[in-house]
Amino acid sequence: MSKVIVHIDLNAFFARCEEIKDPSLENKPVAIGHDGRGGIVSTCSYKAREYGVSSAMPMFKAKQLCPNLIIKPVDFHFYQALSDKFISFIRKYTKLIEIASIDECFADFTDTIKGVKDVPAFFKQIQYGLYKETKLKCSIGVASTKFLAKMGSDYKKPMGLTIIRKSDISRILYPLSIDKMFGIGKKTAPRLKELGIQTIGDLAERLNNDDPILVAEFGKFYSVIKDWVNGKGSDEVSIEPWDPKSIGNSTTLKEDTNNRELIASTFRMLAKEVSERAVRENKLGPTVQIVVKESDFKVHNKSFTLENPTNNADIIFDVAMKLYEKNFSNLTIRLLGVTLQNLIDQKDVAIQMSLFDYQMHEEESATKLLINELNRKMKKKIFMRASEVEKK
DNA sequence: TCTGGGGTCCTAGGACCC
DNA sequence: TCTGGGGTCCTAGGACCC
Repeated sequence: MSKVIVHIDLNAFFARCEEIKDPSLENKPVAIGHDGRGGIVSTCSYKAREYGVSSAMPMFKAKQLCPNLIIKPVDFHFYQALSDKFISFIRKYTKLIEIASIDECFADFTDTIKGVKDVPAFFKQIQYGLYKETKLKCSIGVASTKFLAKMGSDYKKPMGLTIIRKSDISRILYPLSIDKMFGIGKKTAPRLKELGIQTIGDLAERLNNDDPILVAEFGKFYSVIKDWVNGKGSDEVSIEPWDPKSIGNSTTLKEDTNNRELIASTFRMLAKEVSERAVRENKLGPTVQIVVKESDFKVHNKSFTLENPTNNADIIFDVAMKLYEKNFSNLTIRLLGVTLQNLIDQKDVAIQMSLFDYQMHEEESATKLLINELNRKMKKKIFMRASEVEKK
């Protein structure tokens, strides 16, 4: 028995939120995003799209295309509150909900739908119910797998409803351009086109013939994607709450720089933000990663793994700064970022041990602790090398 | 006037262990 | 003095998604 998996996507969500906040914006071209250096369109209203404005477009370009564009900064807290209302509304129908992002979810309606005569009407009713209650517009995809449901919700917007049965796959899915496919992005789509694959149907045919070029191209993803286009694939809706594996913060600087003071103060700010969020989430991480983007947009990462996981702002800052000074101090930089990785729950850390450690070093500064740790690691490495040489 | 910021997952090479 | 292979961890980079 196949399941009834639903994907619900809130249409032009950020823009819709702003229209709900200020109804005078309705039917006007609205874009959400930062209007300044490096600013891009995060989301825009359907009216703005008529001018050619689209997501991820530089704001200056959006303004060129649509001179009367209304630009609003991102109001994340307001959007989150509306997103919560959206999830609460769906929860009236099923508890099996997987929150995929702020504006979309998967839901398992297998039991909910039992005995329902007119399935399309049932989902239309949910769609209009959500609109009545929250003023949010959504598109709904209904299918037997998450992939097909996702493709369904994307098929018709806004306020679309697309039901994809197994027998509909070749009619609905296969004619779509390959770049409409979930999982195929800006890099892979052009490569596939070079291989003569224009549509999802073309891809399905080549996958089903086990084309060795595609086996090499997709690696581990091959069997997953082959299942997807054949109506198989995951139908498991995970109700687990979001559990972050990394917490990061990055910023594009006012102007490109190699000024050490400015870079240090930026790292301090980023480290503080990361630390505060990790503390709020009760998370500790052993690995600190920095990201730098050069003025020519070349991106570099460096990371260092501590012996003890941390969420201390000073330690994060010190590692970040050392990584920067060791690797990138001669670069002209556009963007800086700090990420704490491999997060674990505070409660899972050996509490006794960390308490002991803390008392032992209470009077020492975080910096000292860090330097000690770096030294220990360094000595260990040197010792290991020496013993290797000895062996030989 | 150029091209964000938040994430996840995968790959591939090197170090190291057994 | 010839030269294994399985496994884990760390690191850097890259693709993708919203």
